[in-house]
Formats: sequence, structure tokens, C-alpha cells
Amino acid sequence: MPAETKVDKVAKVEASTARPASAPLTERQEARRRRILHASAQLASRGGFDAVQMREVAESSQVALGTLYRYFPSKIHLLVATMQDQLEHMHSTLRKKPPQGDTAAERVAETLMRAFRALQREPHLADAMVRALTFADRSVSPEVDQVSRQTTVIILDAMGLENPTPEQLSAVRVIEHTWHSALITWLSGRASIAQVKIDIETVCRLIALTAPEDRG
Amino acid sequence: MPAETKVDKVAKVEASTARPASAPLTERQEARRRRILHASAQLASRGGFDAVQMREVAESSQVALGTLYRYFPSKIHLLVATMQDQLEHMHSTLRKKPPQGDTAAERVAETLMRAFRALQREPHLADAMVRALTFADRSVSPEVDQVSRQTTVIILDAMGLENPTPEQLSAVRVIEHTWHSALITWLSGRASIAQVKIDIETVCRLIALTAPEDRG
DNA sequence: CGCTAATCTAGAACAAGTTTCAGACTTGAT
DNA sequence: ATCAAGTCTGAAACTTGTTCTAGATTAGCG
Repeated sequence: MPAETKVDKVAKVEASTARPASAPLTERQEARRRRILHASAQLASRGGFDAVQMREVAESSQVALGTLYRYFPSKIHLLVATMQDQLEHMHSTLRKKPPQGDTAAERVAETLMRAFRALQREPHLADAMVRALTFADRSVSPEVDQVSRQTTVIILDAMGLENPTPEQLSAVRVIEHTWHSALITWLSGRASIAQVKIDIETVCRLIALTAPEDRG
Repeated sequence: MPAETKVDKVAKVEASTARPASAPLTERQEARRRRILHASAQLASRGGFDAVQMREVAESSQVALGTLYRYFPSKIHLLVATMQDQLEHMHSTLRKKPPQGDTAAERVAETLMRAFRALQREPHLADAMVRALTFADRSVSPEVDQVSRQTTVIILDAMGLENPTPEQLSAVRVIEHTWHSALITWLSGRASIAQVKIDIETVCRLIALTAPEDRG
């Protein structure tokens, strides 16, 4: 079959997602990229990390294996990108219904538990994304860093801070560490959901130790 | 060559390491096990996770590939076992020179930083062990749990507690989460050594929030 | 010692991530 | 419309973790 028909028009999409337009994608390339991410998330939702097989992703997204690798240089890159994608969803969802707690600690804990419940709905997808994230080596640092920054923003949003102090930023770092690691222990069946909740609540108390709430 | 000579004597070794004697190993089996773990650590020290290739481990330890898999059912199992091994070293080293800080929080932070410096001496080995630990799926849960328990003991030792309160145990859990996750960010080049130090010190303050020091 | 079950070995075979390549298709500029 | 450069495709090849097999060796026991 011909790889693609001649017909092709419409303006560029300029995706809302902050993709550093290092090489602006054509519309069809953007479409391919989306198809790939969609296939990745779909396969991951079924069987987790192992079920995301590059040949299958390629087939599901109607793209040659070589093309898949051109878009995402490794399975880990692909899954981390999938996570970026999901995080954006999550963030915009959270923005619509901000947490209601009285203290920053409560709001952060509530936000993380809400995110956690979302992950519980697709545990296999969570497995694939989190495993990829923690298994990533240096070659994926920029992408993993991006995920980390996005997570930081979500937590700071929950705290309601615009000018966090260095101490508060340290607390946020530790909260993120705990969040990731607690997720891993849950995913690998070594901690219950209740235990994860306790861990999150415990670490959020750190916030109370930092400078008083400062809304800019 | 004959697989092994007839000569074989001496008593059972009953390894000091708490191996659940589900199937007591003969002396030569114990020796094979040690050779394998040694080869694993050696290869890991060179090139990290990727350098630990099962065929190479088998060759280095003079064991057939199938035998290697009989002893350790996967590369992850092998590396987690390698970590157990190293942790025991670490623990006995730490026992000899307990930390000197005045507060529990200080002692824990000092202990973890000491462990961290030990890891820095063999960053590739650290990479292999930590990546295996966080990548492990459910089939490795018992072994990973064992590592986790061992880490808990080390931290409780540093705190000087024999009867920790539930709150203190929660704090210890969060400290472990932070420790693992901070290690990962350091190994993947996304955080500096200084940053890891700050994170550890930050989380150790959680201890101060728990019940007053209780020496049993 | 002689037997049987378990273990070990060498090596082939299989699975999935990754790389490579020749040729077809698109794109952008002229 | 046409050409050069870049992209995509299909398929094969390569790598490394894992499994399997047949035969040799060893361990435990009578």
C-alpha cells in the first residue's frame, strides 16, 4: 500500500503540551506521535510494562518499527513520554477542582491521594509508567526531569504558594521522593493502599515545619 | 573436563547470612553461590546494571548458564541478592563505629550519609543494585522486602530505639522512601551529592516530630 | 560398592529491545 | 512541476535475558 495519500492540508497544530519545538512537527507527524502515545497507554493499561512491546506499539499505531524508534529512542523514552502526557491530563483535572483542606499539608496530601486514586483505576498503566521512570538512565534525564518539574508544580499549586522558601522546596522534594517510592512499593505489592496513605500523610507533616504559609 | 572431582569433605558452613535454610546447600553449592555473587558485584562495579550480563556472570563464576538461573531465577534476583550481601557488610561496618550525633535525627542522617559515601566509592555497583531494586516486580518481593527490613534495622539502630512507636516507624518508612528515591536521582545524574545530603537531612527532621526518644 | 534422584554442563533455541538497510514516499525550495 | 534532502516502510539482523534439552556428574542411601 502507498505509505500515505497525496491529500494533506490544514494548519499546524502547535500542540498545547510544552514540547520544545526543536523540530516543529508537521501535522501528520504530530498525528503519528499521538497514535504512538495512545497505543502505548492502551497496551500499558492492559498488561503493564511488559505488555508494551515495541513491535506491538508500532503495529497498533500503524507505524514502522524504525519510525517508532525515531520518535522515541527507547521503550523507556516512550513510557516516560506517556507519563508526561498523563501528568498533563492530571494537572488540568486537578486545576478544575482544587483541594479543600485548611492547611497546606492537608491540601497536598489530598491532592496526592487524589492522584493515587486515579492511578489505582489503571494500575497496569501506573506500573508501566513508574517502572520506566525509576529505571530510566542518564540518557532519559531531560524527560524524567520534566516529569519531576511537573510534579513539583502540582504540589506547589496544592500548597497555594507562589514564592516558596528554600525550606519549602526541600520539603517538596522529599514529598516527591516519598511519593515515587511509595508508589513503587504499592505497585510491587509490598505495601497496601492504606500504607501508602499513611506514608503520604506522614511526609506531608514536613510542610508544617517550614516557614508559615506565604501566599506571595 | 570432569565437572567436579570426587574429593569433598568438611562440615556444612551454615552461612552467617540469614538464608532461610529451605534447602541447605552443600559446601560446593555454597561456594558456587559465592562465586556467582562475587562475579556479579565485580561486573557491576565496572559498568553498572548493563555490564552484568548473565552469560558473563556464568563464565566468570565458572558455572553453566542454566546453573546460574537455578541459583538466581533472574538478573533482578541476582542483583537484589548482591545488594543483600553488600548491605550485610555495611551493617556490620556501621555496628563497629556507631554514629555520634546528639539527636536521633542527627545520627540517622550521619548513618545514611556514611552509607551514601560508601556507595559513591562504587557508583556503578550502586547503580546496578538500586536499579534492580526499584525495577523488581512482584516475583522478587520477598527478597526486596528483606532488603527493606535490613535497611529499617540499620536506621532504627542509628536512632538507638528498641521499642519504636508507630509514629516513629512511619517516619522511618518515609526516610527509607526518601533514601531510595534520592539515590535514584543521584545515580541518574539529576541531583548532586549536595542535594542528596540536603534531602536526607530534611527528611530526618521528621524524627523530631515523633514521640521523645525512648530507649526501651 | 552400586543405584537413583538431583544437580550440573554445554549448547541450542526463543523472546523482545534495538539497529540497520534498501527502497518508496514527502517535503520544501526552486 | 521538479529535484534534493529528509522521512517512512518492511524486513532482516543483532543483542542479551530466559528457557529447554540431552547427556555427564554428584549426592545420598542401602
